[in-house]
Amino acid sequence: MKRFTLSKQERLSSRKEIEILFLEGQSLTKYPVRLVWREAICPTPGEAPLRMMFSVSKKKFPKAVDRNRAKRLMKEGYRLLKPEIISTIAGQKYFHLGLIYTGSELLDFVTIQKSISIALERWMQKLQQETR
RNA sequence: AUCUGUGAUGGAUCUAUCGCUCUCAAUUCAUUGAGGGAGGAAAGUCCGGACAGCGUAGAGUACCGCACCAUCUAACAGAUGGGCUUUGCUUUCAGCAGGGACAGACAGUGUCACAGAAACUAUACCGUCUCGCCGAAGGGUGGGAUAAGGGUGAAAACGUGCGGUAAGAGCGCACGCAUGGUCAGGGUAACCGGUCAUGGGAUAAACCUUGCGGGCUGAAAUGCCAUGUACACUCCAAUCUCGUCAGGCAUUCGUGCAUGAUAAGCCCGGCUGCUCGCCGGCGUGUACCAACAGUUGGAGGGGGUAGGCAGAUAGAGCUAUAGUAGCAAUGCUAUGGCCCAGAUAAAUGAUAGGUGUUCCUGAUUCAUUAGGAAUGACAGAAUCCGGCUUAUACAUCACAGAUGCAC
RNA sequence: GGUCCCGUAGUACAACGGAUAGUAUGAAGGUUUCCGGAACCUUAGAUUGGGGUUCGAUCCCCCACGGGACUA
Repeated sequence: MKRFTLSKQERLSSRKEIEILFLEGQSLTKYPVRLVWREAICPTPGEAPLRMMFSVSKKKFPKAVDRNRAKRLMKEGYRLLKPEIISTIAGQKYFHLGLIYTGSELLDFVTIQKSISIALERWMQKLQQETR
């Protein structure tokens, strides 16, 4: 049975790991989101296969309420799509992911979810090309 | 009745599924069950505290803040009540509704553009009065007195009236205003009232003076923790090389053993920026002492990256009832009840459906029903409280204004 | 989280509490030229918003808004 969880173990929370992610990671953009990823070379035992972080620019959303709203919508969209991604990478590799909201105005949940799913699909295609 | 403005109050709710976070319980250690989970401003950071670190030997000065009085309060630049003053209205010896950074301008200094004679030691422009000279006269000219009138200005040397005078002038008197003194007066006090004296332009949100208050820094403060890696330092063992202060004791003359010092001055740091004064320094310095150092292994051990725990959520706590002090703000007492967010790249969300509310359309029995739409504003805890300020869809209430209708 | 500073024409800067807020550049129009440039002439254009002190505020004080710097 698929589980749509997104607990603390599946989020990226260490300042160091985040810095490395943005320093060394690759990225692609599908409006209004931008996806950053990096393969974790030496994962600690018991770590989740995908670890995620979410970010919204303070410049584009000066009010804290709007930033919270955008993050929550992205989290919800990712949470519902996650099990498919895990089944396709099949537990062989470990990845750190970052989702950044680059749009300048708040959209509704359905469009955000769609663009996240497109971004993730493109990412999977890229990975398959690299492995070949 | 509608609209607008101001103020106050509230700022929908229930169920299901999938999630997030905290607490408790259970255990197969990864899950299950139960319960809690944003605001009136959580915001701005404008004030005041609690709490913590540093300091604690203080004094003076500087700097900053406050400024009618009393009360409330943990405290405040907040609140309540009072005084004085000011604006508007009603139409008067007052009432109602607002506003007031509301100590001091005889302690001193500065500034007061333009206009005006003059902006504070009155250089008298037009005038008024008087004396001398000239002239027949109107008048002219020179000296003196005069701040009542004119004009200027934001402001003109206390105001108005009467007396007085050559003309005038607080020169005198009455009333009023301001300031200062005073009273066995009223009031806790500001202040009010009486009385005496003086008459002094404005400006302290110009410098300043007086009184009162303030040690500095803020939770990213501060205290603590265990593991791994590398390292300053200390001890022990092994190994290798180099070297052996002074006097004393012992001596197998190879050597072994114990002992030996830190003054003044200067510099730096701290106590509030400065001064005095004080404290500290494994700084310098002269002086003194004398044996180590490297490598390897073991033990101890300090600082510190990232991380974790405490600080940090039971309190100036919330709430109900009764009594009680006070005009009120606000306390006090008694008896119950409650535990009410604690995240840390930072939790409170998504979807679906109902109830309620508002709006639109239709129907009629005129306050009900059917269908559709919306459920919105300002806005997200970050150590915690008390205020202030600012933002706020919609609903309700109060007040004010405008328009329309009826009487 | 804390501390501090600034806001003037489109832009960069001035202005002791006192004329109609000034200078440069840019903008618009004109003169000159066959056309353009340069030059010359002319014009428009601003004190972040609100309140207070003052006879009078860009300047002094308070509140708000916007922008920036420092600290860790």
